[in-house]
Amino acid sequence: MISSVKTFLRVRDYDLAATLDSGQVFRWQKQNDAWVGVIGKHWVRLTQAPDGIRAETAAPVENWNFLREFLQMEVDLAAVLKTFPDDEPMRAAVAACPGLRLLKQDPWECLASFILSSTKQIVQIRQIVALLCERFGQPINCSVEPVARPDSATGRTLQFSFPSVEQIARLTEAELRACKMGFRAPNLLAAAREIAEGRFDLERIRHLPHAEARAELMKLRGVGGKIADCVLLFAYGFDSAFPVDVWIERALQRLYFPRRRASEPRLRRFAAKHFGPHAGYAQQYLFHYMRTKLK
DNA sequence: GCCCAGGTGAAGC
DNA sequence: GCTTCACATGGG
Repeated sequence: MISSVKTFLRVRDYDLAATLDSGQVFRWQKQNDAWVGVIGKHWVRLTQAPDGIRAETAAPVENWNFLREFLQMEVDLAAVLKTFPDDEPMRAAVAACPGLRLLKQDPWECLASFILSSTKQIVQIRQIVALLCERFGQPINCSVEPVARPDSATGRTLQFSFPSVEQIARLTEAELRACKMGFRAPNLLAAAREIAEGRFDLERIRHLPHAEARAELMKLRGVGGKIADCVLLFAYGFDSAFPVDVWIERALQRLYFPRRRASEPRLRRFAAKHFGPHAGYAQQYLFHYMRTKLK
């Protein structure tokens, strides 16, 4: 097989910008027309094309499956959309962003990121994760071509891998708090140590039924139902997981119960029944719709 | 200063 | 079950 630093992935109905900027991942940055990020040890630059996605890496790649997997290119989006409830809010949410997709992330990076997400704005989650990676991740080869203009504010041109379980497990709570994560620091540290010391198995989650996988994740301190649902949906591919955060709660209240106030547990029960086998996709459409169009 | 942020866990009814 | 509150930190 021929190694390459560039490839073209043919795909329809894929809105790269919306997908990478919809609160699933926190490390991707827009640079001119492109999106730059790190997948495992790969520095990657992606560009939207009319009939697909152009991809470029720093180091030669023999097998692009890691990228196809991350982007979930094989998902038949039209088939997923057909399973959504046929109601006005869902039609509007899909119409607002027809190519929005779900990614498939590394479980540790996803779990760690969402442990850091509680009561933080998305921009702040990005800041915390960026600090964590700069300080404790491995530098990554990203010398595709000379950088025209390095970030003048920081002088930064380097990119870093997401710190491994073992790297985090070795740190102190103070080192983590220095990344501005506040009360979330002990939760991240405890999770890393549970996993590093073999008391918690991230791989096992993948093979459990949905409800058991959720209960297992919730054994970790700082992981409640919402964060567990995010990890199940964004890293393990449990399509029926339906994270209910403040935005989704607001969207459900406004779009489905406009007249009377519904309690959060009530909204959760409604969602579990209403949105079908790919409820997680429906959730992502509602989330993005709410954040970009409804306020 | 105030309020809120892709929440959680503990404590109260 | 449902509601209320503290928990760090930064942006608007």
